[in-house]
Amino acid sequence: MSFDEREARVAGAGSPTQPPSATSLGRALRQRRKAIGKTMKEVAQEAGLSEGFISQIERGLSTPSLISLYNVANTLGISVEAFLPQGPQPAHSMVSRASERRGCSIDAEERVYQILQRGFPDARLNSCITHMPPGYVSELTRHEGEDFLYLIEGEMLYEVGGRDYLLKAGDTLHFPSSLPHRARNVGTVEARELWVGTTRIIPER
Amino acid sequence: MSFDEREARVAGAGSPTQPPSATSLGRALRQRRKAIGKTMKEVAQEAGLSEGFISQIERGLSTPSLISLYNVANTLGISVEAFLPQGPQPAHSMVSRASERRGCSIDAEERVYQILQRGFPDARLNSCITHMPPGYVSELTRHEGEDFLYLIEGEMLYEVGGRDYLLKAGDTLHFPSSLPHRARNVGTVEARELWVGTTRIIPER
DNA sequence: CGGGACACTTTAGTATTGCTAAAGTTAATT
DNA sequence: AATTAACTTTAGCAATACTAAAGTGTCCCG
Repeated sequence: MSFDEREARVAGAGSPTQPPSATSLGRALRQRRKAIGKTMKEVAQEAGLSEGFISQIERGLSTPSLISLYNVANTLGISVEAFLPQGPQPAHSMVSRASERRGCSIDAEERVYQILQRGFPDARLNSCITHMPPGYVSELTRHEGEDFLYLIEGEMLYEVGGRDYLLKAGDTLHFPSSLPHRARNVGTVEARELWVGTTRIIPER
Repeated sequence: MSFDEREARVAGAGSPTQPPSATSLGRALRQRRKAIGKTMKEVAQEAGLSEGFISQIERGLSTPSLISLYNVANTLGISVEAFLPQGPQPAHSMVSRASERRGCSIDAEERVYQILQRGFPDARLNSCITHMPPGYVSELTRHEGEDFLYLIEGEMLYEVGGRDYLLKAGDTLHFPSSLPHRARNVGTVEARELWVGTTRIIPER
């Protein structure tokens, strides 16, 4: 029984979200690898696998074992979770659905903002999810209000008021926007940051 | 080469976080299964595997394939990611490190708050990460200010101003705290929510 | 006490597949 | 034309994911 056949069987059994397929997994891996500009050989060596096998995986001809996937994911600076798809959902105001957000391309060269519409008129809080490619450096800014950051994924160096804060996924940072601040993606991964702030000024675009 | 032997090899090759081991994976799965009170037979049937195999997995004698793990994880209402351990990190003020937060036990019966200390005096933003077990229902409250929620993990039903909003991981919700609101973990997983708000009142405890 | 019923473990065995080594493509440089 | 680099393909084997079925221990019921 192939990976994909088995998938069909399982889907019929009523699994909550759509299971990963060999092809979708491979595509995601390749996309990711391209995004960070690595070669198969590099990935293969770092993950302790053969080049040919990486090729097979990416083309959906083979599926890596759990550890191998884990190692490959690490090499790509991404979590295994990233390859296991989420199902779609219905919409409603006030809510911003992860699955419905647009403006995000995984191998974007520049940062991508996903502004979360304010939940209601006269709101004082603003929020935005920003995707930043490895190497990305923002301008140094200062303004009124407060900034709260939650790093969803990646590794970022924030320079705030002359000090450096290295954040990893799940870390948060909170500071007065009046301090000059700048963000820098020092990881090898695209970073995703959730920003919540009191500043009305929503950046360009 | 066994799963664990391979692990040793890989760790030596400089992988960023410690890779999962067959035994730790099994332990996690069993813990989870016990936590939601399912039997091996049930899990096996729902995941389309044999009872004996589940036993083997949980005892670290065998490792499931990716799809199988995925299916088992779904059956247990948890994400695959939950079984892949994270590494520790250094600290600094203004920052709240995911790895250093305390007050969190994975099979807690009640919700657990991780209040993120305000980054600086006179801050207007407050934040908190809340862990809520499946079935958890909060009290209905209303107060001054604004609430912003980002659902890190799980599936929650928020009742705000008489309407229901079903959120999944990655979704956000933004509303005026003056509307009566209540949270309900309708998933089978422990849910983790990031809250950012202007309300000073940080809940009990 | 015998005998289910239940939750889990163990064993033995097979079909699958994860993975490698090596040769083959294709295309860009020089 | 020769070299290099990035990737694909093939052939093949050892490892293992998985099953069916029998085995253990424990609780419960008459």
